[in-house]
Amino acid sequence: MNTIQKDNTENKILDAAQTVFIQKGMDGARMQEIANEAGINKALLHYYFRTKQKLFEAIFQMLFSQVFPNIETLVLSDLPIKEKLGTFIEKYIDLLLKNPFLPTFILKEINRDPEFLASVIKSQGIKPEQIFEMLEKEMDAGKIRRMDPREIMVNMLGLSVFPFAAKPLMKLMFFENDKKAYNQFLKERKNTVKEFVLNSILMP
Amino acid sequence: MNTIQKDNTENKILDAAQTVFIQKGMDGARMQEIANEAGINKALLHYYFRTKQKLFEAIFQMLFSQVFPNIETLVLSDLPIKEKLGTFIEKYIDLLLKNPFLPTFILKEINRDPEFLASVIKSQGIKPEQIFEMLEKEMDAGKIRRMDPREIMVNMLGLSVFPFAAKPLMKLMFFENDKKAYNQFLKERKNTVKEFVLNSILMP
DNA sequence: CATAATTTTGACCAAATGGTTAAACCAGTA
DNA sequence: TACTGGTTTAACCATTTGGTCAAAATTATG
Repeated sequence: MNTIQKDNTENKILDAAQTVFIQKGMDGARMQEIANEAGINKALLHYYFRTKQKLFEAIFQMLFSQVFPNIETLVLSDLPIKEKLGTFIEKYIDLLLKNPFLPTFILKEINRDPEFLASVIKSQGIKPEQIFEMLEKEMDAGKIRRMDPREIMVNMLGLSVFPFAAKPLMKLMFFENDKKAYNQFLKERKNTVKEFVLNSILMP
Repeated sequence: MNTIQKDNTENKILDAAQTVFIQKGMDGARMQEIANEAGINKALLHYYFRTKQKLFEAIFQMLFSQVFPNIETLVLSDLPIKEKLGTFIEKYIDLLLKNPFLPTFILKEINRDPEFLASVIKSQGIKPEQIFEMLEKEMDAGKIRRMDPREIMVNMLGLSVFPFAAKPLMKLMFFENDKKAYNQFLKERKNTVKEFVLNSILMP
C-alpha cells in the first residue's frame, strides 16, 4: 500500500511538535504541551523520539528543508536574469506567505545552536556557488551592475524575510496593528521587492 | 554627587542580565546564571527586581530604546533626501555593528510577547508618521519614485538588520564560516545598502 | 557607641519538567 | 485460546528552577 496514512501516532506527534516548537521555540516548548496537542500520553513522545532534543531536531530538519526551495533548476535555466531573479523572489515570498512562522523560528534557532545548523546545512547539500557563478556571468555580460554577488543574495533574502520576521513590530509601528492591512502589505511584497531589486541592480 | 557610579549592585545585575538574556533569551535564561555572572547571590536578584519577568522587562526596555536612534532631528533637517537616507542607513548599521546581538534578541522577543512590545512602543513615543510625511513630500517634489513610504522603511530596515539577524546562516552558506570575512562584509554594508536603496528609489 | 535601616547571604520550598518503568492493551497468529 | 510483538498508559523519579525567608553583615543615624 502506498496510501499516505497521516493519522498514525508518529505523524500526530510530528504535527503537534511542529505547532508547539514554532510557537514557543526549543526552550519555551514543553513536552507535556506537545503530548496534549497530539492527544497522547507524554511517555509516547519518548517512546518515538527518545529525547526532546531529538524530537526538536526532527522538526528543525523538516522546516529548514523548505527554506531553500529548488533553485537549482531555476539557476540553470536559460531565462533572462530579470526573469530568474523575479521568479526566485516570487517563489520565495509565496513560501513565506504559506509559512509565515518560518523566518522567526529559523532565525531564533540558528542563533541558539549554530553547530547544529552546520550539520543540517551539510546534510542538505546546498551549493550557493552555483548562483554566484551565474550572477557573475551576467555581470560579465553587462546585464547587471558589477558587485559582490553575495550582496545580491543577502539583499533578496533580507527584503523578503524581514517583514515576516519582524511582523509584530512592523504591524504595530507602520500599520496601527491592523492585521488585514499588514497581510495585504505582505502579499504585495512580491511585486515591490521584485521592482526594488531589479531597479537597483539592472543596468540602466 | 553626579558622578556615574556604575559599580553598584543594581548595575551589576543589569549588566549580567543583559549578557545572559541576549545570549539565551527570556526562556533560555536562568536566574542562577545571571546571579553568577553578576557575582552575587540569587536572592539579591529578587530583592532588586522581584521577578524574572520584571528583570527581563527592564532589560528589554533598555535594549529596545536603542533600536530607533533619534531620527527626529534627521527627518526634520533640511538636508537633501539622498543625504537623509544615507545618514540614516549609516547610523543604523553603525548601531548594529556596535550591538550585533540586538536584531536577534529583539526579533526573538517581539514574537514571543507582542503584547508587551505594544506597551513598550507606546511608552517610547515613536512616531513613524513624521517620516512618512517627509518621504511623501519628496515624492511630490519628484525627487524619488512614487511608492508606499512604508515600503521604503521596511526595505531599509530589512537590508540593514537581516545580515545581522541571520549571521550564523549567512556566514556559513556564503562565507565558508569565515568570521573575519563576514565581519568585513557587515562593515561594507554601510555603503552597499546605501547604494542599493538609493539606486532603487532615486529618480533616474 | 547603640540602634535602626538597608543590603546580602545560605538554606529552603513548591512547582515544573524531562525522562523512566512496569504494567496494561491490542493486534496478529500458530 | 494462548502466546508474542509492538504500542500506550499511569504512576513515579531526579533534577532544575523561580521564588521565599530568617538571619547575618553592612551601612547609616541619633
